[in-house]
Amino acid sequence: MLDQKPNKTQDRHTDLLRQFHLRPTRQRLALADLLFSGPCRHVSAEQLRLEIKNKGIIMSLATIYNTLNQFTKVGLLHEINLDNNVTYFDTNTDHHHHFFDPKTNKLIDIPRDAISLNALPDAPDGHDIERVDVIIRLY
Amino acid sequence: MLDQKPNKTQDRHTDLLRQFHLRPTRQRLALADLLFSGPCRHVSAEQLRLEIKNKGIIMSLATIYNTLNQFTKVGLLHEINLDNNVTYFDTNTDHHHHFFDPKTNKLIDIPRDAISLNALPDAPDGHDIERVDVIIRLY
DNA sequence: ACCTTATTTAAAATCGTTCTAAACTGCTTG
DNA sequence: CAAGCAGTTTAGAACGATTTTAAATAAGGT
Repeated sequence: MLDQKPNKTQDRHTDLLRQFHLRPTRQRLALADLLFSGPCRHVSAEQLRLEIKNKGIIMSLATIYNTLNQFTKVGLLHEINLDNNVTYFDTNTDHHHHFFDPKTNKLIDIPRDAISLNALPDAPDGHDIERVDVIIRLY
Repeated sequence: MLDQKPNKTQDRHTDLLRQFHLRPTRQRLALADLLFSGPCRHVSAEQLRLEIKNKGIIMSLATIYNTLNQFTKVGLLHEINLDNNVTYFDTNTDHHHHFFDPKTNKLIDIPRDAISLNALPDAPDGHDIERVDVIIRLY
């Protein structure tokens, strides 16, 4: 009598992965569960490795990296790099900004419209603006 | 009859290093020459290693890293991290912003007052704003 | 069930950077 | 201007994050 009824969240993630032409494997579903079930997150591969391990799931570190990179490529995640040369993955893929606390390496989302960026300089010749990232460093 | 007259630039760098309580060694002067003689730069340790090598100067890579970190600690340089997990050093230590071209990994300075950042959100409880970095990503 | 192909894996490799312990150099003092 | 000490440099090893490899495994269609 264990988990008789269909698991709604897991189904949702299965669909999500299929939408992006990624087979809903055990490993991808486990990561999707950690990443997309709750509120937005900013996590490193290492953090996820620990969470996976603590849940008793066996998964190679290479798979964690591969999967995060695949998720990023299809647009399910965004990469952020800070001053410790570790890649963080942001589950919030909307255009938005961040507070950054260098002491804890923690990021806090800032909604896009909480910062007014009206007068931007023109992009250099031959270029266009792809995106504007504002990082407010705290102390 | 080679370099008979005192080298003004080198003297300036010697003084600069002494001001920051760094002995003006051959290696530090060579790097100061590459970094502080011309216009502002954004360089990685690897780029400097090549420039040093091309000038025929013998210098250990460890020294390049050590020196860049020392220069950063005393405030002669600022570190910047982008999405390739390589540390860049910016000779412009004023508060300013950047264009970033991900194709070439090149940065272009934007003067601080070229971007208006009036309405910033309040820092989270227990924190203050140290600095605001704006990175305009190009394509 | 079978087959094909995508995916996962452990292990090795790579890359940027830091550490180590020994050699060396700049500076001060006698 | 020689001696000595602290600060600096060095080669090489070590490190941490990430990617690659080639072989094993698992998904999904037939």
